[in-house]
Amino acid sequence: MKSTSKSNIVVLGPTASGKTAYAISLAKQLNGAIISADSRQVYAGMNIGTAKPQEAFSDIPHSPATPDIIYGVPHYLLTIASSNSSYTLSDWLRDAAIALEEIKKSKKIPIITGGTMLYIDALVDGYDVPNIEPNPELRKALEQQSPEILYKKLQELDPVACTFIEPHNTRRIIRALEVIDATGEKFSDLRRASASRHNATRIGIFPGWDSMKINIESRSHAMLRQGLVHEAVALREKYPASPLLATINYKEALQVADGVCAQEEAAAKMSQATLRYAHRQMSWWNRRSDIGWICV
RNA sequence: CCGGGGAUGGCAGAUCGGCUAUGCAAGGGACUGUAAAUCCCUCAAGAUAGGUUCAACUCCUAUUCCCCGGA
Repeated sequence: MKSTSKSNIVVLGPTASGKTAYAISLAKQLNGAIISADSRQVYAGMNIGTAKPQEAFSDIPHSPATPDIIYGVPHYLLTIASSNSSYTLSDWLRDAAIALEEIKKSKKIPIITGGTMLYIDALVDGYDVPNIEPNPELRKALEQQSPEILYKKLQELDPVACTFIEPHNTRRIIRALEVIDATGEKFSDLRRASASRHNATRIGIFPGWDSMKINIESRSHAMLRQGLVHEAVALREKYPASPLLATINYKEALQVADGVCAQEEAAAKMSQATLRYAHRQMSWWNRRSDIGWICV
């Protein structure tokens, strides 16, 4: 081993902060390869609305072992899932491991870049996430019940889980019940950390709220100009029931398609929703003291 | 001009003579399993001027503005 540092590099930051451009320039300097940690850019057919780099636009998913080459830098985990599948954290962790392996083989330095907070932490801090497939029938049945009843049920089956799941957060309660149902084990027992913790240098990109707002607004308009409405409609035609249709930008674009609101109004709504999302992202990272923030 | 209806937080929109919902937005927060998801907390109103009343956003009068119908 001639490499002394095993530290991974993470470039994180809110959407539209300019982190991708930063990561690319960093990769060029260091002979790096990028692993995208983005829960929406993984999907084929979701291109314009996810602000995916154009080079990775496609309606057909490819292997997680195959990078897209963007400005000469390999990017892994873009456009690797079909938009009718439910691609979750555990899928992403599996694919990230594949990508890391490929990068190691190519003797490049991995740079993990993205805005999906949970994905980054799960990978870097080594969360152990068993792959338990969603059970649509069980979910449907549980969704009929009131939050109170669901919470009570969880309290009976796994009281410890109730300490970290809020009483009205039915989505998380249902997921916990689903995992208990599938494994016969307590949800709270399954969330132990795995041994595969990575060291990482975390670089945070944040240009300040004023430029964030400007970036986001011009990006919203640009997306509509590039044909976001068309893309959203195509996605809906293919998968009318997909939860992905509720994704920021797609939701608003579909309203334009349905004549519920005009383009201009949709652009404003998109910007608003995106800005809110950026706030949530920052709120997640605010509690960490190990991020070196830089303003670009 | 006449008749009728209305004016509630940044927006939408209920209710009520004594405590004014709720949704969205805004601000803050949680988050190890759908995460661009989901959840929690906070802020914030009654066109204007009088009057009735122990008490008025709610009742009465006038003014201003808006909507509908008729000339």
